[in-house]
Amino acid sequence: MPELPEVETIVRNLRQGNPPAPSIVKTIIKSSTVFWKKTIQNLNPEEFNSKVEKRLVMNVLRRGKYLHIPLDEGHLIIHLRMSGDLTLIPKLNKDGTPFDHQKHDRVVFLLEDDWWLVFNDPRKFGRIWLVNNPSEVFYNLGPDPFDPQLTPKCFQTMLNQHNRMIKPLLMDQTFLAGMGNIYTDEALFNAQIHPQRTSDQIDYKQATKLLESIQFVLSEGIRRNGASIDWVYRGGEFQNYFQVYQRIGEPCPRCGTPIKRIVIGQRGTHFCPQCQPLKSGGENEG
DNA sequence: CCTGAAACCTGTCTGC
DNA sequence: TGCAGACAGGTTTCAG
Repeated sequence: MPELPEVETIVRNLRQGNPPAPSIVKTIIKSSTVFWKKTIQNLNPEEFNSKVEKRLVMNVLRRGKYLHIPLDEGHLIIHLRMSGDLTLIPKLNKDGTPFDHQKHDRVVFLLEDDWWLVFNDPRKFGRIWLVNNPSEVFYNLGPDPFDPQLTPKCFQTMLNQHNRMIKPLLMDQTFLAGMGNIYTDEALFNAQIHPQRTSDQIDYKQATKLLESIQFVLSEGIRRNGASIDWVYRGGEFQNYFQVYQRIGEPCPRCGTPIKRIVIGQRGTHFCPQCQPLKSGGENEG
């Protein structure tokens, strides 16, 4: 589930509260339980539990696709990877019985106001760190797509410094932090750039359009509370506004040509072969 | 430096 | 119905 807009949605809900769930800011973590050891990336579960116990949540932030929860001592950092989710569940069910943890709950935190902060993750790819300095996890990340320092000229220079296919480059978190498979396909469609175009041939005009498209699709994703697809539904609506992602064979919203799917870097890739030419001006193969 | 494949995992869907 | 295979919002590591 998690690209930048989905993580941003979760972060906002936890920081501001999402009625009836409260904000977790200024709440004390009473205890934690680890059901899947490997979810904790940098400590063993005993160390993790003892360091988290009685800590005060100071804020809920995002860096790229990471959730960043500063505590009064240390920083909790969470990456949801493919199937992770972070939700608040009341300690008691409506009938007064205690909430039972679910099959895919990997780590749970009991908060002082009797809510569970639950990290649920069917595929077990998600990871949690407890570190003294967030840079221990973030040191390698590229800029945020909304960073005001990231000007079109700067973006073009970054692109031209590499000789790579544009799609995998945009998804490289050391290049740009936050883009995933869905929003990359959508942004490249919006900018009318073929996903296999090489980054060193992107000119200023295209770089400008691409950066605008990235910011546009991410903003739209956030505005719709992210995308909810497959069996994990979290209230997001952006899946109803996809232009190309998972629309194989459907007419391109711009020109009507059937949307095509190819595989790039082991990822399904969706684009319009007419609007996103590989060579300038022409029809092209995938 | 760049690309592709495999690994880490579970669940769903499709086709035979 | 059963079963094999493809596929899924991500990242890391390794081979060529």
